[in-house]
Amino acid sequence: MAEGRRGALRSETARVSILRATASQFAERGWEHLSIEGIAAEAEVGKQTIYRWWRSKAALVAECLLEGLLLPEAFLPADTGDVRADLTAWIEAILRFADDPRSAALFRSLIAAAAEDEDVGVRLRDALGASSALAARLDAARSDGELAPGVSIAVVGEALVGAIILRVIVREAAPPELPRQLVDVVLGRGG
Amino acid sequence: MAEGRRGALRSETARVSILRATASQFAERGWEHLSIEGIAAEAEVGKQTIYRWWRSKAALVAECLLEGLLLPEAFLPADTGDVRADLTAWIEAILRFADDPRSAALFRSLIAAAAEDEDVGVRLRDALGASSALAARLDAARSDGELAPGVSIAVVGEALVGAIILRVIVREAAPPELPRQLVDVVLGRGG
Amino acid sequence: MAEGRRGALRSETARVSILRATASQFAERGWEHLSIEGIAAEAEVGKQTIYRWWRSKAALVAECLLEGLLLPEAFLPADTGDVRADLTAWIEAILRFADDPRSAALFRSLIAAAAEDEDVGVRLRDALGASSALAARLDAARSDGELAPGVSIAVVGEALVGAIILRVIVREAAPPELPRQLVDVVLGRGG
Amino acid sequence: MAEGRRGALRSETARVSILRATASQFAERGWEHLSIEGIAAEAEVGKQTIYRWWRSKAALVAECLLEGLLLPEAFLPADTGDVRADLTAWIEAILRFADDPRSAALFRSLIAAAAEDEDVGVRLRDALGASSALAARLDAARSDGELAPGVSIAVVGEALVGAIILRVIVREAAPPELPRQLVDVVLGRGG
DNA sequence: CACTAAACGAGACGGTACGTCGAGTCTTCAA
DNA sequence: TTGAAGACTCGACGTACCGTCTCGTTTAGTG
Repeated sequence: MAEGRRGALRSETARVSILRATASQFAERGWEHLSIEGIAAEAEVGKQTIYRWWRSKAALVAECLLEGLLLPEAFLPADTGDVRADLTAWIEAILRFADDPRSAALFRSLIAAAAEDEDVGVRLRDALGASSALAARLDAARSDGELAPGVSIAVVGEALVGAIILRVIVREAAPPELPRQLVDVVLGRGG
Repeated sequence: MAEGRRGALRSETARVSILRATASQFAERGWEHLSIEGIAAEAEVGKQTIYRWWRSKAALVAECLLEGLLLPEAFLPADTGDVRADLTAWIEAILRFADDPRSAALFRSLIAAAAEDEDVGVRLRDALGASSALAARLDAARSDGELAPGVSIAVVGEALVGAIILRVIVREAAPPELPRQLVDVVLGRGG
Repeated sequence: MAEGRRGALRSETARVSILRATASQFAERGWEHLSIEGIAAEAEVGKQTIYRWWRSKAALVAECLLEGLLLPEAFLPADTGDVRADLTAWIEAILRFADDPRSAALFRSLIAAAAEDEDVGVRLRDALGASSALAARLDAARSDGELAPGVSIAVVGEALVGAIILRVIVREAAPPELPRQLVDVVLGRGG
Repeated sequence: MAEGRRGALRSETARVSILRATASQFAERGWEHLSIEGIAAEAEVGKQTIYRWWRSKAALVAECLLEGLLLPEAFLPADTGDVRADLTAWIEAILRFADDPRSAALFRSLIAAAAEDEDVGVRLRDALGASSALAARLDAARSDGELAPGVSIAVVGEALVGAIILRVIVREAAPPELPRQLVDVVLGRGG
């Protein structure tokens, strides 16, 4: 039982204000100009307190993603029974978010961070719903017979998320018909 | 003409050795740890000579991409008459390249750079053949009736390239059947 | 005759505008921040034209001193027959000049330059009249019997000029009675 | 009291090795080529540690002077009861020091530094004994009736130190009789 | 009157040093 | 023992000048 732990416990206040400061600085300065020093200053915390609990700024960002401090909502596809409509709406939601310059910059920063750190990559994919939620929706679609039996559900998700990420990277504004077209591409033209 | 240009001309030697050094350092250290100082040292060039002609390290990387110093070949899809086979082979080529840890790291670094700089993003997409070459191949496929008439060619390309990029970001090894599956997803299951 | 000189002659325009620019920059920025680049820019001259004719910025300053572009007049002691009065007036003139902050700064810069370059040192001493003019005046004084026969004229001059230079270096404002006191010290208290 | 000081204290080790390196580099390279970078390298210290505690290289030199790291001894005039002999010996000591080319160069560098920075000027004057020690000796002389009552003691000191400085600036070797002559000039020919 | 050759303005080049920012580590003091 | 404050070494930033080296243009003799 509890081998006689002594001294102060980890300060939850510090932890929270560090993550908040990370999110705020990340949004403000982007991944490349994110600095531990700046985070420590904004969080009114010593640098060592950060280094004690996180191994890198990537770890901070990954935890922020996990806590939902960076992406406003967890972009979840709805299930109205109409796959095409649900997917289209889901894509539209993400693209709408990426349309605002500040959000787009944040998004790109996330991609940069993800490209440089595995954890961030996984968290980002999850946050975009590419794994569980989207897969579940597509699975439901297959059960309803709305999806061809041979195609891989995971691959469909990747193609959708990947296409969106590519748009964001290249900074090309998405035309209004893009969501519809994307759905057409991965589900086939039918409908 | 002759708008009265005076003074020594730009040194091609310096330009080339700077780009070479950039490519070498980029491959060796990655985007995040790429430094102008390191490039200048390897190129045996004054830093000012770099700052005189490029506004940032992103510009250097973009020019390297343009000159084909970073991606070994321009990943062009062949045209054997069989779209599915051609696309599958093209995807396989890219994934094979991304399979080697060093190449994968380089690839991720490129994505990070692209996420932080528009020019790099555009050049990267071009280098992956997502624009012209791939579009041309898909166009040919449509003429041959191998492609459903409604789907957008550009969007198909984006879905493919995006899916690959996502794999690389997340560091998930691609199973051998992935290329086939991706083609199935975007072209439909038929055959 | 002459060994067949060919090509354009040295441009007097360039020479003059370089020296003028040197004097202006020297007064404005001081010895330490004087730069060949700045001089070339102000003189609207290529750097090479400077390096062709002067070996260093010290040489430029020395030539400026020689041409009287830095010290407004060549502080010459008058000869009214009264050595004490003449020397006092001469010291007062120099101290008055050094009283203005800009002149004092210029003076200090000259001392710095002189300490770092022999030529500048010699020219500066000459410009202060420490050699010929002052010596001549003291010589006259000795002939008139106003100076003790044993003391070295050169040494008297050095003591006077040295004391003034020291004041300027240390930035101590000279009290009004200083000139008189200095004369007392080197000529003895008598009258 | 205890005004709540937190964080590590200033490292005395660093302070000392920086001053030592400053003195060594100053002697080796002179004032003009003295560089913060060089000092930091020799002291094995980060540049920031220098900038944190000193505002300029002049401040470093001033502190070196204060700590006696630049001028080997504090050139103090002795008091044997014979002013002329004491002053002559004191001047000889300084001139002997300035006779060695390396010392002379160091001396000139000090003058250059003093001309460009007030603090260095004051410290240099003090180090030469021109203020307290010399004044005390002259004061004693006056009490003994060896000094004319009217002359200013401070001015005598300035004349002596100034004359020496001038010699050094102009790089004129001092003849053996100079100390004697200087004393004659400021104390009168008597004796 | 061409032809050479020097001097000129402009400015690119390889470098050194600047003064600043931030990284990650270590030390001191308070709670 | 944690946490704030902050000093430490180190690496890189982007800028200013250094002194050298092309460039084309202008200016003088020389053949």
